[in-house]
Amino acid sequence: MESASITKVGHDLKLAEIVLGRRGIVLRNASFDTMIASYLLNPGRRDHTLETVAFEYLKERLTTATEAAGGDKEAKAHPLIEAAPSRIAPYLCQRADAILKLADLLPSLLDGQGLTPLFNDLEMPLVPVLAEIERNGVKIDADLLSEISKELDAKLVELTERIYRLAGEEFNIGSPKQLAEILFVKLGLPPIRKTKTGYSTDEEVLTQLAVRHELPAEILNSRQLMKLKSTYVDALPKLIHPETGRVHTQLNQTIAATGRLSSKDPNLQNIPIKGELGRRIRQAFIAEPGYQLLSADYNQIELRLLAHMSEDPVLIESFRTGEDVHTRTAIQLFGLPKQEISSEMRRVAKTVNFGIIYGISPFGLASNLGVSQTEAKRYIDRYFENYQGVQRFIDQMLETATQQGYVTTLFGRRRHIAELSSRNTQTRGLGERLAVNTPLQGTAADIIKKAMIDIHRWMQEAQVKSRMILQVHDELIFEVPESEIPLMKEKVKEKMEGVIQLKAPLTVDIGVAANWAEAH
DNA sequence: CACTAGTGCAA
DNA sequence: TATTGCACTAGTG
Repeated sequence: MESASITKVGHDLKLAEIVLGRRGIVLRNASFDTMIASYLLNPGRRDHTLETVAFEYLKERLTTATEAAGGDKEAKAHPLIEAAPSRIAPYLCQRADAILKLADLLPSLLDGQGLTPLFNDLEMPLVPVLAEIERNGVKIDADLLSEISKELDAKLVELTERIYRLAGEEFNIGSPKQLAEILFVKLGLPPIRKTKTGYSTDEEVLTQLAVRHELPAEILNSRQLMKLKSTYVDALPKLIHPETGRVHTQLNQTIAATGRLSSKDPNLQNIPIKGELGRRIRQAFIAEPGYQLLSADYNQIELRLLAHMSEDPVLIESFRTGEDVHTRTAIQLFGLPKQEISSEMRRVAKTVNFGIIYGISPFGLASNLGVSQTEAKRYIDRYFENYQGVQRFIDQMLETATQQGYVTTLFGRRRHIAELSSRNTQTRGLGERLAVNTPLQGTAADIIKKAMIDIHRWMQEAQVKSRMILQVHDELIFEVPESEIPLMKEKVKEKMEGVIQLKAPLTVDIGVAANWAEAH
């Protein structure tokens, strides 16, 4: 937190903190307190973020103050404003003042909802851990990315020529509008689906069209290369900090409605992994000489939480014996012994398992599996016959959510679900899926946050040279000196698995390598 | 420069 | 008509 130049400066609350900090005014705790408390009190409600709360408070306060001062709209008499060193500072100081006031107000609100332990023992202790991750940054192999970029350039030139030839004219391949004109008007291909503004040209549509014409297939190839090139290969080197030679993401603690973190500038939580190209991009995330990257990820954490929270005996047993949970589901779904389960059956079972976590519907599963809705419904019915505990869990979540208006995680985090009381069928359906998904995704977020705090605390006590450098929802990544690898492997695994004792125990897989692709 | 739409990357 | 995010390009104002 102390080296402000590369830590959370993107956030204007943090900027206020720096401005005021130079004047010797201690604001840090109050600003984070308030931001996080507002988040815990209003998760998922974008209209009630700290922004809104602070501005509403400010408006009122300024009106009162200016009236008392005889109507001077600038409210320049405030001591914090007078201390301000720049033009932007008055605004920030006013907000800072509102934040300080709110900080007095929020503890009793938190207490009233039983959120004090989550606040004191999880979110606040996490703040310095996140600040340190941001400050540490990640080393990028800019030379490798530059090499990949040149390769992609050459491929794209070739692809583009080919596309223009197949289309019979030149056009902007990146424009869905122009592409639709070519595909559905000029070439007369059947429009599969509409968007708000025209015909859809997304991956699913182009894949269907690919059986009738060569052009859609080449568009898909081109799209993939352009996507990865512009979003990752060319963008990441630009974000390397000139002083540290590393990229320093911002981890936002108060965005996701479920309690997850989010990452931006750059977003290091959506770095490609699939396919040859994705793999090569991950190879550009490297450790310093003498160091290795250590990746530790929770194995099937959300399904394990489903097993624990539903107390479903079949699911729990599956995890306790350490068998492959998707194969187990396939055995249940198809009523066949293990040796007769094909990889196709396992794939179906895996999709069904994911579907359960997201709050399944026959329509959704059907479109995902590419089978009829009737067929999808058979899978779902069959699933619930075999996992009756899961059925009860879902019913219970829906009942609780309807009754209370919110659901909770194992750690007591709340999410209000206004969608459930909507008269709109689709909105209500969304509410039902949120009621099932949020306790699972949110508890997983709670658990890894606790692990981060515990590991960070231990790392300080043990005075290791290893550094925590990234969190990707169910994975932690460390940069570890060669000599500390055995110790870190043991301790990280122990701390992550030891966060909470579940009926389906948490297990952590660890990999070590010179780059992120090999470590994962 | 701010904004939306369409698209697609991750867990 | 499957959950949570962030960010790219095109296009508009």
